[in-house]
Amino acid sequence: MSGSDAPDGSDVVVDDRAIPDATVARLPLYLRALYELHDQGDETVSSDGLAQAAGVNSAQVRKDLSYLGSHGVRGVGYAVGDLLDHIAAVLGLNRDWRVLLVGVGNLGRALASYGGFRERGFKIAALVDADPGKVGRSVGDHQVEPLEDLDTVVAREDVSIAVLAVPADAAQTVADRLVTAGVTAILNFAPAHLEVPAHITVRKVDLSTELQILAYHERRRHQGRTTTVVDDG
Amino acid sequence: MSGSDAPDGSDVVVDDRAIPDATVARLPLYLRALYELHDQGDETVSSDGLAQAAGVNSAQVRKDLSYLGSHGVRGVGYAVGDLLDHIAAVLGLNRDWRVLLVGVGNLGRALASYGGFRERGFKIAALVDADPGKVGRSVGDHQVEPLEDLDTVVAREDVSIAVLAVPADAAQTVADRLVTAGVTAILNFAPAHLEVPAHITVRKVDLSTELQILAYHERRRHQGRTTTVVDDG
DNA sequence: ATGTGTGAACGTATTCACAGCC
DNA sequence: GGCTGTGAATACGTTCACACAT
Repeated sequence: MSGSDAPDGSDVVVDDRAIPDATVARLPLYLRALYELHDQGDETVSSDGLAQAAGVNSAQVRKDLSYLGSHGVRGVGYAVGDLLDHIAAVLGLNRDWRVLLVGVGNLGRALASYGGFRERGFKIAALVDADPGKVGRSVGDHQVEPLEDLDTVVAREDVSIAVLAVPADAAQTVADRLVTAGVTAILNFAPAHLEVPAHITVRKVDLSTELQILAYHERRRHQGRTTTVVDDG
Repeated sequence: MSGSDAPDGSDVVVDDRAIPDATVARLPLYLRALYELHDQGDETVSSDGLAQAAGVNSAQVRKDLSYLGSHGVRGVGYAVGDLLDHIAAVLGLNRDWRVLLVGVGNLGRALASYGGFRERGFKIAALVDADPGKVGRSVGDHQVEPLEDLDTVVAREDVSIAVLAVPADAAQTVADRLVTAGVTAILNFAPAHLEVPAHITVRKVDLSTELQILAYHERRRHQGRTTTVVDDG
């Protein structure tokens, strides 16, 4: 078991539970920074060093790491290797994750061959597409299977995470099928809102949305007197 | 198009200034939902209808829209067409944006041919890559140009937005060059933190990070007694 | 001396709840 | 009656600042 700590002798098992979402979203950044520090031979790092590498505030780093029940050393910093292992464990990265990819259009194929996934322990287990013209094609080291076989594929490959790269108008339908097939986490690249049961985790990556946000800032920057009158007369 | 509005004949100049970031990030969602409603012939929508379509709370919708100084009609709702124009104007989407894409690897090529960009007014103006083997290739309707010509290309195409799809270890260097070339907004797909001057807007899309966040939730869901002890002694 | 861990202060975002208008 | 617009209440996230450990 873990820690002997517990000021008053209560049972503290790996402080699971209750890591704020905002912190969870930053853990991968810390992890990345720690791998870099590790590769360049650093054995310890201060909250400030880690903060700089990750592009955040040092108080943020300390607070975030405190949620992990992590033990830095006062006056010294954090042990890079230990912290790295710890964060990886919290994120569930001490195992491989097999991922189902649905939709092998341009984006889907790019994702299938994206090295960053495998590198971080995410392996594409199978590829599925609704288009009969695409079924049977080889992408990476897999053949595309028909969408109809979704349940079979999910069961066979025992995946719980799916990446959804289908057109917006198909997204909800496919998501429903994924859920009934037993998938519990979806990374959605389709520009559409997904309605899913409460116990399913969805993250969305919306490429156009991001550009639109940039456009907003550009518009404001350069608007000078490019009068942004909506139209009106 | 839309509105005679301005209840009292004042110049409605788009209430610029002071739209919270969180709201700006949701405007594209509303816009998308409004296009759908528009396409299916709806002329008005209530905050609740829009909320459902966008997957948020109706109070959120009203508060967000109130920042735009928008005029809904009590007891009725919002005029779909007008609201759509208004949000598009606020986001600066009443013009086309020419975008420079740096890095034509798998992801870069997928982005270059991603229809969702053009559809929303973002046109790839030029493609650039550091690899001489890729320079000269045709991707979409452009030829890849050498990274050395970055300044020339940025000036020639008059772009202010760049999409960065290069390997992590090249990201900072390329970002620096983009900034000196005059780019003021960067959409970063490289898994690396970018340090840029304060007046530059950066948004990042980190694919692996998203999967890692999903993994965290999966780990917690299924951990049962897969004891998540980090190691300890 | 140095740098963590954390309460307290602050700031931002979301949700409630209702007055006001159609 | 129905639905917006918004102050007030709440929840969440970030930063400060300092006691405490090494």
